[in-house]
Amino acid sequence: MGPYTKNTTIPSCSECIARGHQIFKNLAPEELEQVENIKSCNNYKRGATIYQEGSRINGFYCIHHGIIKIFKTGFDGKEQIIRFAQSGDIIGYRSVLSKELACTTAQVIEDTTLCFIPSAMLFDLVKTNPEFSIQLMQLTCKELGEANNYITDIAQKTVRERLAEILLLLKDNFDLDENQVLQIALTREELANMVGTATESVIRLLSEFKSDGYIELHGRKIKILNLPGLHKVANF
Amino acid sequence: MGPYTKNTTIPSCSECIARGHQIFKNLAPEELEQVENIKSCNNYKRGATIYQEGSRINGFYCIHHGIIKIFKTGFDGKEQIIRFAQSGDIIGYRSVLSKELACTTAQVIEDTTLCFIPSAMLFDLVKTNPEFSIQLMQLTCKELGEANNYITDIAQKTVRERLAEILLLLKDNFDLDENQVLQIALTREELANMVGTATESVIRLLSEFKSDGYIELHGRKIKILNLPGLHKVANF
DNA sequence: CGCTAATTTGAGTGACTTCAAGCACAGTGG
DNA sequence: CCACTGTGCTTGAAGTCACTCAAATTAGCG
Repeated sequence: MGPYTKNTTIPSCSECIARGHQIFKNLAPEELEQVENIKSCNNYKRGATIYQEGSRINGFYCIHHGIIKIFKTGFDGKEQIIRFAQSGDIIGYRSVLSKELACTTAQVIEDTTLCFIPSAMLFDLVKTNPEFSIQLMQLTCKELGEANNYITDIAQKTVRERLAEILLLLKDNFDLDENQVLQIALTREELANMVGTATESVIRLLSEFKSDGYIELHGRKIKILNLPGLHKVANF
Repeated sequence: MGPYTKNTTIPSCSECIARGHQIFKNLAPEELEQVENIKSCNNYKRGATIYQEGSRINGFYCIHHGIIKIFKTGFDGKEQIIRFAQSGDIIGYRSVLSKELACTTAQVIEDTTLCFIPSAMLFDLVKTNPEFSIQLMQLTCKELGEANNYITDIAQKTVRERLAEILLLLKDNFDLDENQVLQIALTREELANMVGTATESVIRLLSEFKSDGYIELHGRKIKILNLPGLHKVANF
């Protein structure tokens, strides 16, 4: 199967076990069926761009499987990663709701299957299902709270503290395998774009963490050895 | 009238000309009357705290008149100002919607009159008025978009650029008087807590901007002399 | 009361330190 | 072989500390 091919077997929402699926889990069966009927579904390979900053998008995406990074591009072309999204998360809904152009770019980190749901469906659901509205608001509010935390961290913490914190955050969102290895593989540059620093700084600090016995490095795989230690470094 | 006194003349929502009042402007007359009946109203002096990070709030506030700063407190006690709110803005609704503890503190910058509306009313409106829901979501999404911009700026721009940008941002939100003077007076420390830097750095940079002819300083009043110049410094 | 004296608060400066960015270059591995 | 990783070195931006000065508040006291 080539890249970007239309998915031949469209995953069914009702059987989609993507963890959480916070947003759709309280829909009535007939509402879910509506979503099923109107949605489309595609596969994307690492590096593929789902939507780009400044473009108009006429719907939002629900991640069936995979990992996506959401980032803004700074004035000098440097990426600032805002968040990662994975199985069960929705992306692009901010632009739909606010009817603005996308203010971020979404790009695939790990091969992904996405369902696309047109704007009209979202507004329909908001208008007819107050429970759905509230859940959507709570999602937005959660993101807003996280963004506020992030602002405070970047403004006040050192790069060292922030890197430790990001590692912990990644651990919480993507878990560790049985060997304590982070289940998301990022390049040093992606880590840097998340922390808001230079790639070299990340490299140096990672090997510092390694020699301090907090982590172990095997290429892009990061094994966490000393969780409390990292917590301390991060000032949590 | 002493400080913090209960307001004897509760301002009427229907006659409240607070600019925008984005959230309430599309309510039906009977809905507005419900809000009127259930709300309470208080006056606060500069320095008064409306609600504190970590506290539970059982309603949200609508600013009838005044200016409020919303900030988080970093691990070493340093404030990080997230945003300012003024006449017509609502604050505290994030915690209400997400049913979490307040993640920020709200403090009065300029003497303020606030209306307090209990949580239940907010949820009632969301459940019965889809138009209101959508507007509330759009407000949250707008804030989220601004937060994302802010993250990128703090992570990538220099203190100098950020200070210039903040001045422009304040100009857009609070306007200038007929003499081009910013209509919000902040201490150097508050500016620093907004930019995410040390007070001394703000002082130094402000006098740099002054000697470069961009601004004029008269205590806390800042007069803007060269708007395009500031835009250039801010990399806009 | 009313008028200094004392204290506090914010603005501003200078000297010093440090963190982290930038550049150049050398491995390395898919 | 090219993108990614890693290292050494240099430089600069910005934080910290220590202090002065002015204005504003509060206290003290005849």
